[in-house]
Amino acid sequence: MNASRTARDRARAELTREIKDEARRQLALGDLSLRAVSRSLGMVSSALYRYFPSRDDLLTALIIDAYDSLGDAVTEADPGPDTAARLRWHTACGKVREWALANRHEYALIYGSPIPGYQAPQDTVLPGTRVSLLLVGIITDGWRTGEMTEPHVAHPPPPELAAELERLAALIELELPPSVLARALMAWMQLFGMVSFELFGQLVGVVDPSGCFFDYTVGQLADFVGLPGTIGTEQHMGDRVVSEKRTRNT
Amino acid sequence: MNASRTARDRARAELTREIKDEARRQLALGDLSLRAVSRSLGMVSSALYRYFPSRDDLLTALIIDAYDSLGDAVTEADPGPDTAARLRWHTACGKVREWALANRHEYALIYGSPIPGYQAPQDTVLPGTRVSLLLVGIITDGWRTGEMTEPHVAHPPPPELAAELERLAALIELELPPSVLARALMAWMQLFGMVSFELFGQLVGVVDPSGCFFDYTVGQLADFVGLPGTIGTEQHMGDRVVSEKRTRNT
DNA sequence: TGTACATCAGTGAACGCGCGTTCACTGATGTAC
DNA sequence: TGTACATCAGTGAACGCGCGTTCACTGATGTAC
Repeated sequence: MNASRTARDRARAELTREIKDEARRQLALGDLSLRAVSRSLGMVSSALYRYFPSRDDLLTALIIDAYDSLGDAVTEADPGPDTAARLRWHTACGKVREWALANRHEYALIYGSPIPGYQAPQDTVLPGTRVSLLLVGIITDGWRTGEMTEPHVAHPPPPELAAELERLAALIELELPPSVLARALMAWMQLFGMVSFELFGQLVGVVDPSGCFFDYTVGQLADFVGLPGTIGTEQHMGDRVVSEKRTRNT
Repeated sequence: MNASRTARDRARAELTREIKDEARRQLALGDLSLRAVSRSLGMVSSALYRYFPSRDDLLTALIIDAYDSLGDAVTEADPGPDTAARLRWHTACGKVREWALANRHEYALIYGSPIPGYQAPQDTVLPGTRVSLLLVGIITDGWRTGEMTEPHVAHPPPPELAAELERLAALIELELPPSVLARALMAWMQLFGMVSFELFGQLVGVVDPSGCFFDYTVGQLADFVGLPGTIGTEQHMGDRVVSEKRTRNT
């Protein structure tokens, strides 16, 4: 009646974990190879088939794990709805980047180019939404508590897009006006676009190391979606404008 | 004394092109394999080594070609500095997406996850900067001609980042104040982040098909960096606000 | 214009390696009575 | 508590396939005199 009853069950769970761990290590060195994994674990390659029916299934497990690992990291770091949304936003974005830098290959697995010949099954979809929902949720919380005001939007979404966004808002059960949801989605893409650019080497020689730029962008995104305030190293308009002009004319 | 003198030279040029074309086709089906390429061309696999000293060199050639193909597409579509910067921006962004959708695997080759075991040589760097420089150039042109005004920036870049941005501006010889350059870089990342998300399947079930959202975002980016105006389907603030509120309460 | 030599493209065999997956099997662990 | 049977983990050999790269070679194309 135990959670993991027999010795067999426990051994199985442990080995499954060891296989995935080793597979993650292999992934970092290049392609994922079942034979290489089994070799590292000191088993014969066919033994792996007691644990995963095929290479693709192992891949799927790794993908789900990666989504969950990222989801856990960000969720655990989130101070929750009692904290100012802007601070939560900064925390969450920072965690996403931190996790990505610490787990480059797992990040590539879930946010990189699709793997040729591999079709992700349905099971990966739900875990894949966790971080994104959390991020949008933070913005929604800011909106709901009223600490956030609808940002000044020079061009509101055209009717067609607005309708699509309303559908999406209903689907994920978040009450955000189209113009704000649109900006939330943009912020979401910007965040991952930036992380991907950094990890995939597109920022070398541009803004690299990019921590400073990253933090600044996250703040700009907070402004953009309408999360008010100023946190940490962010400076408010004022004397900076002067010094900026000064350096400009040097 | 011709450009391509002997028959041998012409044959060589043509076959080099055919090899690359076939390699591009192979790439779309999965991994790039020299043997598969040579098979398709009806040659023996070792014959390829007369044209490319190794698989990696062929890859490099494909990468450079991809950058150039994208660069050409966007450059050719650009109406040039006499046209309003906002329109140029829309055109360029639209072309980037269009090219990416039409050349998914080549896009993945240059903006996707790094290829395990492959190190891009120096030759790929310059072609890789073309689109990005064009995009930032459009913004700079808007800035220089004065049609653009420094956008309202609640939080200017902190000194450390501002200094980094000044260095970058000097490096690419563009005169943009740090706060604007920062936003230009963000817009750049947003653009490619969005295209990558669409191509890599992250938008399925969110905003997909995403043409509508894409166009809207490009407009928002134009506003964000400070390119003034309204083009095409963009609507200005006004009656839309009312109708948006209406649909919201339905 | 013709000959001698050098250059180069393409061949075919081989090297040495990798991979995912299947299958009949042995022997240990678990279960029902 | 002990025995009979079922379940399952891991083995080892094999199938059938792929790959990049090398090397000595033939025969065609180009070049210099």
